[in-house]
Amino acid sequence: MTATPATSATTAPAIAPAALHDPVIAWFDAHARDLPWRRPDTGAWGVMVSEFMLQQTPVARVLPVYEQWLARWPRPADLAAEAPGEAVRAWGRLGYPRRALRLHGAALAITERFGGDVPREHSQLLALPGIGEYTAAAVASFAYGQRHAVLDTNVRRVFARAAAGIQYPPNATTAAERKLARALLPAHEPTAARWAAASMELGALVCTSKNEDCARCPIASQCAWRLAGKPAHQGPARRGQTYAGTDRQVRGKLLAVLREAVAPVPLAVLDAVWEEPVQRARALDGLVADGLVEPMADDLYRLPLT
DNA sequence: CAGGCGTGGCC
DNA sequence: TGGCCAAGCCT
Repeated sequence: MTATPATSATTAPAIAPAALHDPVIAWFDAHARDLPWRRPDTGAWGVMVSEFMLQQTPVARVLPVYEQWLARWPRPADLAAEAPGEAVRAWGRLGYPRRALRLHGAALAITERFGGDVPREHSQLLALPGIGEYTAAAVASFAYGQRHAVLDTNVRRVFARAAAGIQYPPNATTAAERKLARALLPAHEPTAARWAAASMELGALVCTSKNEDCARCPIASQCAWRLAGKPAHQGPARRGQTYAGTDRQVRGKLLAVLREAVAPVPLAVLDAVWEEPVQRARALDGLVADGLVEPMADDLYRLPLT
C-alpha cells in the first residue's frame, strides 16, 4: 500500500502494528526528553497542568511557568482557593489566557466533586472545563497509565505519513483517524501508554511538520509517505492563523496591562494600548464577556476576583 | 464545523 | 521580512 490516497486511513493499517511499537518505543527509551511532567514523582495534577499549558504552546515556553505554577499550587485545592485572576496573572505570556481560567475552573470542580483528586475516568476528565478529547486521553494515559488513543497534532502527523502515506493530516480530526489510532493501539495497557507518549515524541522531535528527519526515524523503512517519495500535500490549504491587527492582538495588549497592574486600572490607561476605538472597545468587551476582565465602578478594570 | 482565541521563535 | 508553527478547546 504505497502511494496511498488520503482515504486509505479508513482501511486496515498497512503495517503490522507490532512492527511499529517496538522500534518507536525503543527509540523513545533512548531519546525521550527529560521533561518535568514526565518524572516519576509527578502526580496527575502535574500532568494535567502541563497538558493545559502545552495546548498550542511550545515546551520551551511552558517549562518555567509550569515550575512556578506547581510550586505555588501543588494540589488542585490550592489553585481552587485562589481568585481566578491570580491564575490569569500567573499564566504570564503563555497565550490563550482562557486556558488559565479553565484550569482554575477545573481545579474548582475537582475540589468540589472529586475530593481534590484528579479523576481517572476519561468521561469525568472530559467533563472538566478546558479538557477535550485529546487532553482527557492524555491525562488518563500519562498520569494513570491507561490505554487510550492519544491523538494530538504530532501523532496525527506521524500516522498520516507512516500509515496513510500523506504529508499532513486533515484539518480536523476524522473518524478514520480515530479508527486507525485505535487499531494501532497496543493491547497491553502499560505498553499502550508507553506507545502514546513515544509516538507523540516522535512527531515532536523527528517527524516534524517541516524539515522532518527521516534519517533518525525508527520506522522510516516502513513509512508509506517516504516510500511513496514524500509527495507534497494535496488537499485543502491548512488552516492558517492571522494575528496582526486582529482583536486577538488587542486583547493581548489589554490583558498584558492588567496582568502587570497591582491596582485596578483606569479605562484611560487601557485606551492607550490601541488607537482604533471601536476595535479597542470590542476587545475589552470580549475580555469581560469571557470572564478574563472584571469591570468595576468608575471605569476601573482588574483581573477577576471571582 | 469553521473560525476565534495569544505569543514568540524560526527560517 | 513575515508566514508558519507549537501536546487544542469551545461555540
